Amino acid sequence: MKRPTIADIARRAGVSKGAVSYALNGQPGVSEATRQRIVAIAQEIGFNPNSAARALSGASARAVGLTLCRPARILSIEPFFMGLISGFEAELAARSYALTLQVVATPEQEVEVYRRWWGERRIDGVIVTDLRENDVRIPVLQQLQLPAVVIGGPGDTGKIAQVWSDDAGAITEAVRYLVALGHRRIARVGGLPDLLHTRTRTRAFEEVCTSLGLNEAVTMPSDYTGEEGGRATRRLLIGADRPTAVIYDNDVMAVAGLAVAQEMGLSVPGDLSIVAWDDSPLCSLVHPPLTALSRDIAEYGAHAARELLAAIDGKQVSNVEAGTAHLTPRGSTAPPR
Amino acid sequence: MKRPTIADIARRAGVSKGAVSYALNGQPGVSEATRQRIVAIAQEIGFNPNSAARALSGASARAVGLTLCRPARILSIEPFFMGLISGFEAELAARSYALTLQVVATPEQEVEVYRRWWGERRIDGVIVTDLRENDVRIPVLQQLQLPAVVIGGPGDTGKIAQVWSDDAGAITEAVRYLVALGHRRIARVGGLPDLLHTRTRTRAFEEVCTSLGLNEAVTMPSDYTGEEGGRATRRLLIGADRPTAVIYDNDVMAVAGLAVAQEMGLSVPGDLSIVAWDDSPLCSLVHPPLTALSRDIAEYGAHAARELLAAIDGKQVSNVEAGTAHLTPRGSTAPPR
DNA sequence: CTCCACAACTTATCCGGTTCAGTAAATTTT
DNA sequence: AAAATTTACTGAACCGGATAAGTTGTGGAG
Repeated sequence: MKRPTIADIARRAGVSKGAVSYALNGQPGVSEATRQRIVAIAQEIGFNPNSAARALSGASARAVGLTLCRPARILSIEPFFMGLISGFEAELAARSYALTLQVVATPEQEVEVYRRWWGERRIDGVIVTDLRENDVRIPVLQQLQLPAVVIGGPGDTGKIAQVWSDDAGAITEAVRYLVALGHRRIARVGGLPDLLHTRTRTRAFEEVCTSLGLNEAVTMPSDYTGEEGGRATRRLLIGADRPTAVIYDNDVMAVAGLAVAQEMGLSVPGDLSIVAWDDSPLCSLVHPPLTALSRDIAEYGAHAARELLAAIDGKQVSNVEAGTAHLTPRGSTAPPR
Repeated sequence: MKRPTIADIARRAGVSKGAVSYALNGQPGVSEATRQRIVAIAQEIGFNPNSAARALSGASARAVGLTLCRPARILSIEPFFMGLISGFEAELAARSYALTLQVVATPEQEVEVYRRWWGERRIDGVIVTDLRENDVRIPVLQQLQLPAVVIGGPGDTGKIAQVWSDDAGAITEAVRYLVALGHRRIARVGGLPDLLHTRTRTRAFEEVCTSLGLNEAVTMPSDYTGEEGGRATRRLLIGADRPTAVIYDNDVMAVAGLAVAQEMGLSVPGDLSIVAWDDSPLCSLVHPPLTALSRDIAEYGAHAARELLAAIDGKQVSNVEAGTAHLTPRGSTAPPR
C-alpha cells in the first residue's frame, strides 16, 4: 500500500503541489473553498506529511531527544524517569513532537549521542538530566548550539534553560519536621555524589542541622540502588550512636532501608523514622507507608518540555524553578522512643 | 554553526557529491585512496548524514516506535517497561536505530499513533506490547503493512512476528513448588484481564490446580497497581478459607500484598507465602525478600528488537518463544503453619 | 595497434515536502 | 475607464543525501 503524498492530493484536487502545501498548513495563498476541498481529500485518503521531506526543507524534525544515563537495573526500578517521561509526553504530544530515547552508559557517550542526533538533524533539542559540576555536556551543547533544557540545577549552564526544584527548601522542611518530633540524630543516605542536586541537598542538610544545633549531619553517599541504600542503612544502624531518623535521596533506597531496619529487628517508626525523597506509589505500597517529600514529577517533566519547546522556537528563556517538594507525613515517622 | 553536508566534504576533497556518498557507504565506485581521504575529512569536520535526506531518498528512517499504554502512575513504578526499553536499546543502538516513544491512553489512540508515524515515515516498525484477544491493533498493522513484533502472545497475529515467554510453564512451576511445600489453598492476583498473557496464566493456573487436586483456584482480577493489588489481597485474606499462598502477576502488586499482610498482623512466610511474577530489584528490596518468577526482561526486549529488525529487513519471521521464567525462591515462601 | 573491459569517477535525477518568484484574473482605487 | 492592488493560484528551485546512467582513463588481450 503506497502512502499518499501531496502530489496525489494535488492531482485529485486538480491543483498544484504548492497549493496543497499552503492549504494544509493554513498559509494564505488559497481560497477558503479550495482549502476545504484539499483538506477533505487529505482526510479521506489518510494523508500524513512525510516527516523526512518536511525536515529536509528547512523545517524542524519535530522531535526531541532524551538520554538516560543509568545502568539498566537502576532504570527499571527507579520511578523518577518514567514519571518525567510521562510529563514530557503530555506536552510533546500536544504539539505533535516525538520523543526519541537512548540509554547510555556514560556522560561521554551521552555527548556522542547528542552530536550524532544533532548532526543527523534527527532532533530539534534535548532534555538533559543529572546535571553535574563542570558538566562535560554543557560546553558541547553550547558549541553545537543545540537547544536544550537542563533538569537538576541550579548550576552554571550559561544561556541554556534550566528547570529545577528547590531541594534546599525541601530538605530543610524535612529536617525541621523530624526535629520537631524530637529527633536529634538525623542521618541521610544521599544519591550519586557527582550530581549537582545531590550537592545542593548535602549542603542544605548540613546547614539546617548546624542551625538547629544538631551535633552531626552524616550523609552516606550512595548510588540510588536498593542494594547500596540497604548497605548504607546497615552501616548507619550498626554504629554506637545510631540515628533515630534517616532521610533517603530516593524512594528505592528508602524502601531498602526500611527492609534493613525490619531485618535488624528495629521497629519503624518506633526505633527509626524514615523519610523518602520523591514520593512514588512505592512509598504508599510498603508497610508502614513512607513519609515522603512529594513533588509532581510529571508536572516537572511537562515544565521542562515547555521550556525546551520555547527554546526551540528561539525564545530566550530564563531559569525556572518548578516548585518545592512538600512533606507528606505517613506512617514511617514518629517521635523517637 | 552550520552542520556539514556531503557537499562540504566533496568540495574539500575535490570530488563530486556522488563520490562522497559511495565512499562513506562502503559502496564500490571510488578508489581506496580516495575513500580514505574522504572518510578522514568526514571524521575531521564531524560529519553525520542528515537522517531526513537519507530517509527521503528511499532508505529507511532508522527508527522504531514504541507506545506505552498505561496511566502515568502505573508506568512510573512498573519496572517491566523500563527493563524492556533497556533491552531494545541494546540492540537498536548497536545498529544505530533510534527509539521513538509515545505514551497513550487507549489502544485506539495507539492505533492513531501508528498510522501517523507510518504515514510520516517517521519509523520503520513498531513494537507492540500487551496483546489482547481480537486486538484492534493487529488488523491495522496488517493493513498498513507496518513491520511489527508483538510481545505478549502467543496469539493470532497472522504474519506479524511474536515474541513470548512460556507463562503457562512458569505458573505451573510456581504452583507445584507451593504444593510441594504443603500449600493446598493457593490464590492468585492477576493482571489486566483483557491481556492475552493474563488469560494464558489464568487458564494454566486453573489447570495445574485441578490436576494437583486442589479444590479451588481463585484468581482475583486486578490492574497491576499497588492499590488494587493491596485491595485484592485484603479481600482474599478476610475470607474464612483464606489462602496460605498467593501468586501475584507483577512485583508491584506482590509488594503491596506483602504490606497488607503485615498490616493485618500476618507473618510472611509463616501465615502467608508470596510469589511475585517478574523479578525486579523491588523483590529483593523488601523484607522478607520475595520469591519470584524471574526472567531476563532486558534480554526479552533485546530479542523482540532483533525480531523487529529482521522483519524490517524483510525477513519472514516465525514466532519465537523467548524462554520460560524460572522460580527464584527467597524468604517469602515456606511451608504453611 | 586497436578494441574491450573495468575502475574511478561525474552528472543528473529522484525522494516529498516548503517557499519564492512569477502570472492571470478579479477587485479596488482614482 | 485606466491604473493599481489584491487574490488565487502555478512553476520551479531547494533541502541533502542515494543512485542510475554516462564519461573518462588505464591496462591487458588479441
